[in-house]
Amino acid sequence: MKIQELADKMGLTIHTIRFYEKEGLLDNRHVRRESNNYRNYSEEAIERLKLIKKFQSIGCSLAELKEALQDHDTNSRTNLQIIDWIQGKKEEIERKKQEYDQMLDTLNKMLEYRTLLMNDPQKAEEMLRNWHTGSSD
Amino acid sequence: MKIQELADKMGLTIHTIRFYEKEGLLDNRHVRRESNNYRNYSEEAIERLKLIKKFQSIGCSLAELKEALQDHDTNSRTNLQIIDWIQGKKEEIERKKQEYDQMLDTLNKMLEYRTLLMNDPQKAEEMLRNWHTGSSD
DNA sequence: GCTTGCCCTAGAGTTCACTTCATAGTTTAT
DNA sequence: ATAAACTATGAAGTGAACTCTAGGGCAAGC
Repeated sequence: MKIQELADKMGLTIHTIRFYEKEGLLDNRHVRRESNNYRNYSEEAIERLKLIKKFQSIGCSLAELKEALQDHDTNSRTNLQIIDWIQGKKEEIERKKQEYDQMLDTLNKMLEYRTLLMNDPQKAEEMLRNWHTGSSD
Repeated sequence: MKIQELADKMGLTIHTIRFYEKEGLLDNRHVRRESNNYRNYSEEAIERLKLIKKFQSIGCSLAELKEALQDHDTNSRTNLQIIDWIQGKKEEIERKKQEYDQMLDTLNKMLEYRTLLMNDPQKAEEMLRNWHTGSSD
């Protein structure tokens, strides 16, 4: 299979696929060269790219991905280590979610204030005063 | 107040402050030049940086920030427009949270599978088969 | 008057995950 | 035979928000 065909199948551009190869995410199980130097992809390449997409979908950077794929290839991690890794990832994402929650808190307070400002400017003033005591701005 | 003092007060680096100025986030209400060309910051600069931080804390890019600050300076938006904007921001953040939720879903499934693999490999096999039907990988 | 430690500028470097470009060889269709 | 469409390479560009460097000018203490 040539590069454009693979790209179409996977919903990627040929540039991205070559980029992944350069980054060491694909090896000779996935790509070989024809006599004219064109890349020829095996079926395994499809599985590989699916795996790459899966790792990306759980928030992995390409650097992490590379490591994970190497471990995957060499079977070099125990189930327990993998479980640990998953839990670490989960915590990482929980933290990011919490950051967003804080943003939402702030936005909700702003919204409350602005709404009050339309309906009852006096109470809005009060709210502003209470808000000032104990936080920034 | 000189730049290092302001940086210390605000928990920023002098580079960041100069960068903000270059980006048009600070103007002559906040910085003036001394005879030796050193920047001299007013108290308003502190408020300005606090405001910048607040906008950042609710997930604004510097580009958005710039716009928001201009509106803030010129008082050019009605309360209703601001409420709309806040709601838009909220939706944006909710969407990002949902992406993280999807990641967590996937991670939880992986975790479940890996845990089962330790305790009951046969059931884990089953799970894998069921998982395959209806999704990728 | 010398060192240390601020301050200035313009511009380059960083990270990430691509994307685009310039240039050139190969294959396919007409 | 020639044009269109594909392939290859290495290198540069993108965007966001800084961060750092080089090369220089002031300032304060001894």
